[in-house]
Amino acid sequence: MTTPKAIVTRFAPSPTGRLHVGGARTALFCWALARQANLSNPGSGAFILRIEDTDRLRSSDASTRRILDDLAWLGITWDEGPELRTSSGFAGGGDPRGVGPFEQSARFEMGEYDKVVNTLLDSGRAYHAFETPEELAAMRDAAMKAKWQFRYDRSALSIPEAERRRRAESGEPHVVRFLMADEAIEFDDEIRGHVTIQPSELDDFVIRKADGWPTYHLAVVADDEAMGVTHVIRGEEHLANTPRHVALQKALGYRIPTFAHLSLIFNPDGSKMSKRDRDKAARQACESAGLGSSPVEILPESDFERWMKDKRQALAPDQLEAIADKLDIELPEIDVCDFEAAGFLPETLCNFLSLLGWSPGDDIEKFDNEFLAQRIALGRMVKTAAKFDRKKLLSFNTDSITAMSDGEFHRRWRTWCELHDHAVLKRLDAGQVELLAAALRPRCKTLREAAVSARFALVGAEAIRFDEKAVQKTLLKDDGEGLGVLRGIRGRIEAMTEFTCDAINELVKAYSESAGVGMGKVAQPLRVALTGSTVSPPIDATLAVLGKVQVLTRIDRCLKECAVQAS
RNA sequence: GGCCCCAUCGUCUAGCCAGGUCAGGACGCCAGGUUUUCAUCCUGGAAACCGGGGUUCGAAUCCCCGUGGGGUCACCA
Repeated sequence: MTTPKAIVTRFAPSPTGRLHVGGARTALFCWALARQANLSNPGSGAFILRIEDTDRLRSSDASTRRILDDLAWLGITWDEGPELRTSSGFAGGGDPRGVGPFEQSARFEMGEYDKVVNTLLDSGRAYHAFETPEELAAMRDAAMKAKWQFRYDRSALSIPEAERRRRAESGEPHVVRFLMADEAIEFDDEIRGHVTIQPSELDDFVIRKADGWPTYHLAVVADDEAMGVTHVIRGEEHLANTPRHVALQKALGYRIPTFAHLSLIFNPDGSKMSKRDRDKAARQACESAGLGSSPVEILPESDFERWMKDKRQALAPDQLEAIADKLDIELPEIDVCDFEAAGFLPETLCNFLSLLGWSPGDDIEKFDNEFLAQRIALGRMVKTAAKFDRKKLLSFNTDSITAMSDGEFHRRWRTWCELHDHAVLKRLDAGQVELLAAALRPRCKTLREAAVSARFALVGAEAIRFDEKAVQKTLLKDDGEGLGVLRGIRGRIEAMTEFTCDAINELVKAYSESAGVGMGKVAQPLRVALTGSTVSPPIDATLAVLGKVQVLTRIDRCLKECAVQAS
């Protein structure tokens, strides 16, 4: 063991799903606080990642791995915890102080939690209880009907201790409950201040389940002690649990860590951000589209019906994506991976998340994680819940992309396309992708948007569908003025020897000057001819990425289509 | 419902702790302008101290009450 650390924080997700943005923010703040200690005194801080998998039904290794990946993507490195090395050079985890293991299931196998439970049992601060979940539920119901506050009535204590032990040891199903002392629990929260809970509010909660596994409360307290955690930073939903933890810590003679409960993150409408929101959005889209049957193959008819009727039903992520694609809607982003898939940059998400519940106080809003580490202070945390404003996030992302070099954007966009949009890399060669990246970067808000804007270049000429309004406005209007431009410039394009952006730009400029019209009068007809719509990257890049042959083919096809339409 | 937490522009927030500012910034919105489409960008504008009592010469700031919002009441975490 090395010398004790001044600041030891931990992020302790339960591996039952993906990393939620709220969890990401907690992890970020925990990381920043440990990092800050290391900045002023190297080696004095540690950020631990711990996997709380005591729920045997819902936990999975796949989920653990995905949470690790999501943290890695955000650039949040952990000093101690499960090891992770990724191809992009990310490295986190390890156990330099020898305080592991970092999965509660592993610590359970070592019998560590039983040791703690036994200590409590032996000191008379815990006892075996034999009520079944059904019996407890019935008691709870009865209390509810009588408008009573339910508290476990300690009826197990009426059984003599020796008999309790004997029954438990003989294998009779039982739980272990913590014997709450009859005294108020007080603790200081760095964000909320001093909190006092009266003994009448706490009952003898379960610390070991019938399956022998510790409950969250016991595991947290045992682990935090074993790992030397000094600062417990977590969401406000845990505030009500804290008195239980403090009571346990006092009974066990453990140090009481510093607590800091972060305010919650909400949807714009004030509801809690939840995975269900994605189902809700998809369901609403199906309803407003008047769908009577499943719109996608991967969702069986019977499942669709049940899902539409029952608001509690949730579809698989790929089923939701398919529906969203089909109905052309955007699903709300909830988990970190949703934002990644939507084309947001990790540093932007971190920046934005930092601002939910914290600010440096001097009107600085754009900063990186290092700045956060330098400036973070628990005393500056905001107490009020924050609503998640996607518009502001989008604005931040746009600014990040705008400020990025073409080279950096190109690299990041390629990486994103490899994961989410294979067509871009399959249909275009390296030079075309680089050219498009440079053209798209100044005008896209997300990596995904760049991929969408690139679609015109991913299909053959025959697949171009001409937008009727666009054709009317830029080609047919004023006796086919636009068509005239197309016919006029076609020959000049064909005669080009060098098909670069510069050369194309020169040509368009020269043509518009010679015709005595603005650039728009030339560029727009070309746009519509080449892409079918009035929107595309700058006209030089639009032509350059398609190549001369494709450009001529598309112009010819457009001319033909319009001739058919006119006759 | 009990208990606990919270309350500044539509949103994120600064200011509060150590009362005196035209209550500041950002996103969004509105109006102009730049631009070969789109997206940017530039200029300007509207926009807040939840209500009521106190304390004080003076309250966004300190205290109390009310109202509103949230969290939590599991052999989930």
